[in-house]
Amino acid sequence: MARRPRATFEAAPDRPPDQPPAPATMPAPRAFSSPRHTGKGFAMSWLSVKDALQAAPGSRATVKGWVRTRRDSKAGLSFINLSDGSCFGALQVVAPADLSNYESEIQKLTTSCSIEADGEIVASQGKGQSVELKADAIRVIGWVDDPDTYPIAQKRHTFEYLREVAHLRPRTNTIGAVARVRHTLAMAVHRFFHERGYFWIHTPIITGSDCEGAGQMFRVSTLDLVNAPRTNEGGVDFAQDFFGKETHLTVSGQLNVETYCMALSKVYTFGPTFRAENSNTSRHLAEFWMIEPEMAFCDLAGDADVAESFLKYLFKAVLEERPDDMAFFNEHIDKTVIETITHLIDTPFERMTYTDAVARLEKSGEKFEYPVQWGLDLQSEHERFLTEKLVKKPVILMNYPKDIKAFYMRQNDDGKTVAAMDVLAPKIGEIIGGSQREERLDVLDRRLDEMKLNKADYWWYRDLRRYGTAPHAGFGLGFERVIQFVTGMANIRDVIPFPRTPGNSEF
RNA sequence: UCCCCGAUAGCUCAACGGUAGAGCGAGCGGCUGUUAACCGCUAGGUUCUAGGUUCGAAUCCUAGUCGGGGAGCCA
Repeated sequence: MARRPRATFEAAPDRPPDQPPAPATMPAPRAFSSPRHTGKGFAMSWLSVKDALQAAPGSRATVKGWVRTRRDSKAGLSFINLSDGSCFGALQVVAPADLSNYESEIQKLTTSCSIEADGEIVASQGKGQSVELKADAIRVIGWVDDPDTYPIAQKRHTFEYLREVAHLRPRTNTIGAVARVRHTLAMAVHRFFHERGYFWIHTPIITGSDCEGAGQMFRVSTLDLVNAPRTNEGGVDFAQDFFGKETHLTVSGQLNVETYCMALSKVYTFGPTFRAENSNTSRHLAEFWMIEPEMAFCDLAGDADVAESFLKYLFKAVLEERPDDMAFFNEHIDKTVIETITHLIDTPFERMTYTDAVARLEKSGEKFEYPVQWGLDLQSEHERFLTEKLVKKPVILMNYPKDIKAFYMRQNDDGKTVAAMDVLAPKIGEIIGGSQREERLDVLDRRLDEMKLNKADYWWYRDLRRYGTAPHAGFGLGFERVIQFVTGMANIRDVIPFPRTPGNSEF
């Protein structure tokens, strides 16, 4: 996998590569000076914990952050573990008893007080850290006004409990690590596609087509729920609604992104997606982020190749860029995550037709609760057995019976199957679902008729097949499921900052 | 939405029809270049909600709410 070329912006590491160069008159941000306004935004002039931990002993520094723990020593000093979220680790700030506010403030610091500290980076005398900050001034920015009721105590909490204090949970080791990994993966998603000439298309969040397939939708309306306008037939008159018709939150950007695919060739969506299903599982959210690439002049085999290299790129990025957080997940969440994803990076994914998968499941002799039979969709237990026991790695299943798949999937020559694929991963099951799309208008129309869908509703989608149609393919990837897989986090509600699930929209 | 399990101190749990407890956290004190610190003391409860059974309910019954595991739906 080609790494991002770095030479172009090494000269200015503080500045993202896509921003214009700073004017020569503007001084480059320097650490160790006091905050100032530059007219170009607030300059971050203190040192992040991340940088402080790598700083050379002897340098002066100011750090800011939140107290993780405080330990007093009668030898005349206190140890403050300070975290600012810039990395997994915390900086040990050593506060000598001769600080003017030592007794009045330092000894009263509790978990999650915010402070700033000036001092010198020194080699640590103790074990557990190589450098620490020997403070000569510590200012308390924000107290914890009642430590007894502060919800995140200095102890282990269950994730279920932490969800009830979602506004404070990012201060914990685990949720902080998840947030950094989530960011790294998001950046890697854009980088992967950008490097390969894909364009990010902002497909709409609000959709007027109720024909997106895939499940229950949330209604978007400004109508008065109590006194909704009525049609002559007694139904709600959506002609008087904001958009003049029924609208919902999108369940997929695919249909819309296909239009840009038929112009820009390689495109993708990455944004929030909404499903109003009453799903109560560790793998479902009502609001989640989905990535949907779409490639013109591409068939199912090409689609599968992109899916595989995409996943491997993401795994590699997270191992390279977040070794601190990944070490934590591997130690405390799932002792196999690093081994698992390292292995996957080098292992070709298994490719198997649906028909072969059914045959192998039948031959396995395994007793399943639900029957395995050609024509029926595979159950979770079947998928898990396939990927966890039978082949022990991700499996790309292809060419499913047409009756269990969506109308837009391309019909194969056998007349029985469509060019669909699912990427199944150990532990979390289906991580990607995709297909080659039906580009032949007559075949598409026949499918719409068979499935009793109204052709008129799909007029613009059908137009793509009338005006310069081309074979194309794509897939959808649940972003949170990738984060789950990479971190080993068992519940999808703990890998998104504010989970939306049935009955839960607090925060 | 369906099946199973659960809800007791700030948190994690015990008490299984007869006076509601522990560990951790918190407060105070002691000790210590400490680091999941250690030792002592203290505070902290309308046992999820609403009904019911019983002389007596945290405990048994019914309904609801919320959480977990599994299933369906899917990403």
